[in-house]
Parts: sequence; C-alpha cells; structure tokens
Amino acid sequence: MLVERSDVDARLIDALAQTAFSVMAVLNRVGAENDLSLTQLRVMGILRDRRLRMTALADYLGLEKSTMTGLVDRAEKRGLLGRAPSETDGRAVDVFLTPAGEELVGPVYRRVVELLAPMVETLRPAERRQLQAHLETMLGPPLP
Amino acid sequence: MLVERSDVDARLIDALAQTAFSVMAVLNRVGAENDLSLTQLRVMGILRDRRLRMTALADYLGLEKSTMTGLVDRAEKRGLLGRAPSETDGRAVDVFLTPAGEELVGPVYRRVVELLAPMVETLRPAERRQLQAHLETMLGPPLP
DNA sequence: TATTGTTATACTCTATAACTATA
DNA sequence: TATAGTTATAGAGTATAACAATA
Repeated sequence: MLVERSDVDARLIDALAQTAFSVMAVLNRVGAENDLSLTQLRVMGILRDRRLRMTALADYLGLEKSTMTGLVDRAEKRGLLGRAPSETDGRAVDVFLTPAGEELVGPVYRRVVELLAPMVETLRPAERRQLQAHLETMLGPPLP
Repeated sequence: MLVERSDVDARLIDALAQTAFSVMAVLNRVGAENDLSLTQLRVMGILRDRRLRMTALADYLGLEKSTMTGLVDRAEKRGLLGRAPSETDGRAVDVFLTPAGEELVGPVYRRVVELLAPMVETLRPAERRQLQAHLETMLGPPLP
C-alpha cells in the first residue's frame, strides 16, 4: 500500500497546529488584557524597531490597505500609533509607535514571555535549544 | 549581572510566536479558499470525530455561548453543521457535522497538510521526530 | 497610467446583557 | 435557583469597489 506522506509528518503537522492555537490563545489573552486585538498587538510588535508605510504593513500582515486604514485609525485615536507623510513619496504615509505606544509594547512583550514560559519549561534546556533550532530552520531567515 | 530568564528562552518564545503566525496564515488561507473563518475551520476539525454541546464547544474554543450561536447558525445555513436536542438534557443542544460537512473536512485537512509540508520538509526525518516529540511534550495530554 | 491611501459599504466575529426553557 | 441556549445590540476586523492625490 502506497503512503504519500509519513505518519510522523501528519502527527507533526497536528502538533504544529495545536501549538499555534495555544500560542495564539496567549497572545489573544495578553491583547485583551491591554485592549489590543491580535492584529494590533502584531502591528505594535512589528513597529517596535521599524517605521513602515501603510502598504508595507498591509503586505507584511497579508491584509488589504483599507483594513490597515481602520486598524491604524483606531490605534492612532488611542495615542499608540502615529502617521506622518513620507519624505520621499508624496502619496505614502509612514506609521510608527508613539512614546505611549513604545511604553506599552515592552510590558506587553514581557507578559507574553511570562505566560509562555510554563509551556517551554516542560522541556529540559537541551531540548529547548533543539526546539528553537528546528523552529528557526523551518521559519527561514528573519526580516532585515 | 542577574538574568531572569535565559536568552535561549526569549529566542525560543519568539520562534514559537512566529511559527504560530505562519501556521495561522496557512489555516486562514485554507479557510478562505473554502469560505470558512479560522474559527469555523476549527469547529469543523473538532467535530470531525465528536458530537458536542454548544457550551462544550464554547468552552473548548474559549468563546461565549452567544458567539457559538451565531457561528453555528451560519454554518447550519450553509448545510455544514446540524443541531439536535440532547437526549439526556432538555436544555442542551448537540452540534455535529452534516454529511456535507464531513465531505468538506477531509479535503480541507489534506490541503492544510499540503501547505504546511514544505515548512516541515526543511527538516531531516530525525529532526522532525524530535520536533514532534518536543511539541507534544509542551502540549501535554490530548483531549479524551 | 499606475500606485498610495482613504472612504463607503457590507458581512463576520466577538462580547455583554436580558431573556426563555429546563433542571 | 442554576444552567443551556437564544436574541438584541454594539464594536472591531475584514474585504470589495470607488475615489483623490501623487508618481
């Protein structure tokens, strides 16, 4: 009998999906604790050390430009994000963290680490290093 | 200098979060290909081999009962899910996949595997087995 | 002409609060 | 009284289509 894909792979993929849901649950929870949606949390994380145009953000997140408009509108009203016209392209708009946004993103990040730590701590140090290496291999090179 | 948590752990947690976003992107995409939201996709996966009450589903997904009502309403209108009064509790409602729902869930699952396979295949077989074992350790025992 | 971003519109997801029916 | 589920309502996230301003 032919097998297209090994059983290990199917179980691995199940485990990846379940892990993804567990991690997302934590991110959603931390978001909720700070009145941030998952997407807003993500935007703030991305802008932590970058300043990006609306379109670049939309592309990175896989969203439409019009969706970004609403997302940034709401975060701007709360004083977390700012908009500024691009210096080099009259059509473009740069988005960045305000000081209040920067003040929020640090504690939020630490809270995520705090909540995910118990999961990670079920593994021994050597296993953690292996897991990290394997995940990083799967993810490929990071953003510049 | 004191360190509260090792650097490996912070990087591991970053890798876990990024992996989660990558997996979610695939699940969202497969959902979109089939006009299913992430949550509906998840409900269908859960009901693949179970029949659950509204409240049990809501608890499992971390949603309010009222949210489940709308979710199941829409899937029921599309003929994917069905409702039936519980045989043992006059207040309760069981939710289950219809034949059309069952027909959809198989190909959807295979499509998810197909799209996640390239990621997994960046690892060698021995590494995949390690990764699977580590993820399963972190996740703890599965649902009965 | 093509690209950047916004606006208008519509639908889904989600929660809270009030309600009905059953336990 | 407590629990299971629905309804009503409201806000956020999302996409599509049409638009204005700039390249």
